[in-house]
Amino acid sequence: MNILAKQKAFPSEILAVTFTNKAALEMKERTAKMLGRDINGLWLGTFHSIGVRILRRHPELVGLTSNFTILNTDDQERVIKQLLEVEKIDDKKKTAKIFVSIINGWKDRGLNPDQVTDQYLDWERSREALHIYKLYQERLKVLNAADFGDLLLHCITIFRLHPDVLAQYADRFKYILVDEYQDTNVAQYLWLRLLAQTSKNICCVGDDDQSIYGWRGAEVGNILRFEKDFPGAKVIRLEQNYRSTPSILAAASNLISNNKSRLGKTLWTEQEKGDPVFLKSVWDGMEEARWIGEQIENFQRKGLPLSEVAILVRAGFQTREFEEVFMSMSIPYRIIGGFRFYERQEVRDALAYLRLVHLAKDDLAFERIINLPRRGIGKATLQKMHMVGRHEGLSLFEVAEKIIETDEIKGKARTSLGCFIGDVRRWAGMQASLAPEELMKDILDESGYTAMWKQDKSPDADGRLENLKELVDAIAEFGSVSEFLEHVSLVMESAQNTTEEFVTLMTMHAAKGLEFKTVFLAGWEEGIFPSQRTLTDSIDKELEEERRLAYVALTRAKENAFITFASNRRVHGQWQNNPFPVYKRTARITHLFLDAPILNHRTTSRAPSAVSVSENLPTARSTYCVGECVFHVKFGYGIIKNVDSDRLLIDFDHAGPKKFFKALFNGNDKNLF
DNA sequence: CTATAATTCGTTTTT
DNA sequence: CGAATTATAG
Repeated sequence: MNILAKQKAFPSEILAVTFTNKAALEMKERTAKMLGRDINGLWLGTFHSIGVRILRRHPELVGLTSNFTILNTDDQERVIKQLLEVEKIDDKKKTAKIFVSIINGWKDRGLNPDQVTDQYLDWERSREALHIYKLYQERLKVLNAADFGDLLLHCITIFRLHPDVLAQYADRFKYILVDEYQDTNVAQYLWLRLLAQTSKNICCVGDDDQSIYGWRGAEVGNILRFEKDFPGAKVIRLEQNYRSTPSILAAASNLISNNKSRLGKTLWTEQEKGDPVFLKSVWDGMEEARWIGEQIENFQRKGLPLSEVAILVRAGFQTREFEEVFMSMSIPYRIIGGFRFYERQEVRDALAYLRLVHLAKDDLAFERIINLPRRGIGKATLQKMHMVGRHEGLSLFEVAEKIIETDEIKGKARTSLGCFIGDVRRWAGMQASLAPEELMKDILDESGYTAMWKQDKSPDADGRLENLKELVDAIAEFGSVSEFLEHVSLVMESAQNTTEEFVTLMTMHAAKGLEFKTVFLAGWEEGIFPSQRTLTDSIDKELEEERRLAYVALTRAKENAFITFASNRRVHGQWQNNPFPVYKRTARITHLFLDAPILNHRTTSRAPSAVSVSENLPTARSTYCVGECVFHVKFGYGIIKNVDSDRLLIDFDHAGPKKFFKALFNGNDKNLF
């Protein structure tokens, strides 16, 4: 913004990228407001939206045409599933999902199929996956489609193979600005580096301690290496915090200081000290929810608006107990996350109809709705059509047009397929003369889709009909169907602003970037948070990410933070108990909390005092032998397979191999039992 | 092809 | 424990 204000560059010479649409929108609004003048020509958007913008200008360089469609995860999975079927790879359970995530992982690393070298192929079925990756990319070309990963990967490919095209952009963008740099993946990093190579003016904003998306490809390394990657770059540490009290900052700083991979910074604030972070031990999840509910009522009585209160959990399922309790206590709440609007089944179905009408060749859309509502066209018919389609290079819709002229398909399937084709053609004809929202409404009514949900007597049918209405309203904001579809493929959230007073319930991940006066951090016992997997089969890297998550969560609080943990919790329907004072164990072993004095702790009468029980915590043994048989409360009997300086590898009879921190391992000699 | 029974399996999420 | 997917019978 300063660049513009001082007129160092024209808006068109600046590229500003964010991760989310929300962030992009905010930035746009703030820039416009501060400058109060035209910012047309400024390239500001998400990585993906900028990627599309570039890609739509040179699609032929990667074998697409400019009207290529953008696939979502759903479509991706469907394509892969079909490939697996053709390749006769067993598609039981979740193979398709796994392959999708492998392929996306490679794309996140900026790897085209031919760039996946042996170092990425140490996994058992990785060669199979690579084979599918190749086929998948070919298939996408035929479908004239790109998935999210491609939006960046194709750009990189183009930049590398066509220096003239790269120069067009690299020369143009004199300044590049990146928000939340710690969340960039390798592909995004390469993309940025290519674009910044001429101007060498790149400004990245980020906090290495807030990198919590490593599991989906983000590389903390990018920000840690920034100075090396962009020699001569100036690093400015923003250490003054304007959000939280010193108490909260101290707890957070202390906690994060245990991480090894970080640049390191010293946060400070001018605020008053504030209340200490409050630690609360409870008997079980119900008590946790009730206690938090009571605290919220107290704060409410003191005049704190509910919109300033949030409950943050590690995983989505934890919100359940809160919902039950809050409902009975009449505390209004809202849950952030969960299903996004455009991810809902009914919305996706409706969109598939629209896509098919808009572009009859959209096989993925065709398949999704051909039997919705039921038309008597099932797997067998579809398979037949696929055969023909593949053989003659036709889209499913074209095959359908042909096949009803023959006797390939008989009876109900044939007549209803004929009707369906007629309907789609008719709707396509209406496109030109009807407003897009009218078209959508007519399609839904005439296809029988609306009727299908009206007949459905399940409790959520009403909600689904509501969502369809909302969708129709959303379309009304756009001038044409194609405009709307482009928007939908890049924006998953539908705009909704509630002004009413609600307590916010969400995951810690979803809370990043937000702030509340009072924050409750629930379920901080091992196995829940830090989550089981980061404690067993994982490495320091993941545990450090877990700690960063704790840091993010804690620093959402402006004035008060409460951490709770339960001795007993029902996980997967089974009662699990944490007989030892978990935070204490956590403190000692994973160093989540080292600075006990700034923490205040209380226990309830029902639960044994966390502190007193901690005295009985069996000291971890220091020597373990390979081949020794041990017993673990959760996993049962197992044999020690490997011992190193701080880790144990144990192969459990039933649970399979697991890694443990030696000091953390809560097992005993078999003899003791 | 569809309705029902049986089974499996449980983080985090944006575009 | 419960959703979500898969096998089986109608």
